[in-house]
Amino acid sequence: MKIATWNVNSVKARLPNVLAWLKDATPDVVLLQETKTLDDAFPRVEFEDIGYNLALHGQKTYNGVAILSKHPIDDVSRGLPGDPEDQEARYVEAFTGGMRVASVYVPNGQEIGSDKFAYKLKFLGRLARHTEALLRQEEPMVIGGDYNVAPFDIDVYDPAAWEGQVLCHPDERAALRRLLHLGLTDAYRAKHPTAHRWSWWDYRAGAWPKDHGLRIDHLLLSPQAADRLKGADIDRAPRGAEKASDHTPVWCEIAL
DNA sequence: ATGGTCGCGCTGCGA
Repeated sequence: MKIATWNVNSVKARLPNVLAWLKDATPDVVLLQETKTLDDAFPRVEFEDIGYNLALHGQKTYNGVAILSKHPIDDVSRGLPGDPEDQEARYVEAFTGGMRVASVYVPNGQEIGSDKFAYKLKFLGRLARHTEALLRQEEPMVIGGDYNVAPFDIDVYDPAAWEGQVLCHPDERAALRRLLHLGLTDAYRAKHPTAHRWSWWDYRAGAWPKDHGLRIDHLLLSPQAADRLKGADIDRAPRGAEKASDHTPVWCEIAL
């Protein structure tokens, strides 16, 4: 099972890029974030034509997450438990191909001390509580997505410049670690313990040509998935394409 | 350099 996560920054604007990558990389399951479209307007047929089933949780203009799978998709649930007031489409979960999978788009947080940063920390706390419940099922599981947190300085091109900034702040790193400490494995880091590789490069200031990136997109595995982890990598090629997303796909291979 | 560039959708917001 090859499982990928990709923040596409609008599935409609990115459709040719995403279809080209799927044909090339042939993942079994793809977790998308920032689809930025209502489910009715999602380009379903284009994905179904190349063999993917879909589970969508969309929203107009902002956010939006999706699961694509070459296997039948069952048991879909939309929205992260823990806050009935939360209307943002940032979490979808399902069972497919013998695994539990979830696509998550953690809030960016915008600015330290802002309401949005508080929402980010609360969201990560809710994700940890929900993950705790999921882990009790003792299934192979992948919770993948744009976590908007670079876990350690090794995940940042210039740690000194980013110290204390959003995506690197100690409070959000601690919140991400509380999630990891439940027993999840960061698939890319497990396979590349010392690599300095990024999954996101800002559109601004020539970050991509200068390789000024951060690793903020992660595939987090339950023990039952981690025990079967065969490989993981970041595919940088899509970031260099015409009309690229500011994120690039991260994938892992699990031998079920 | 206190900016830069995208996407959405029509004005500025979110990232």
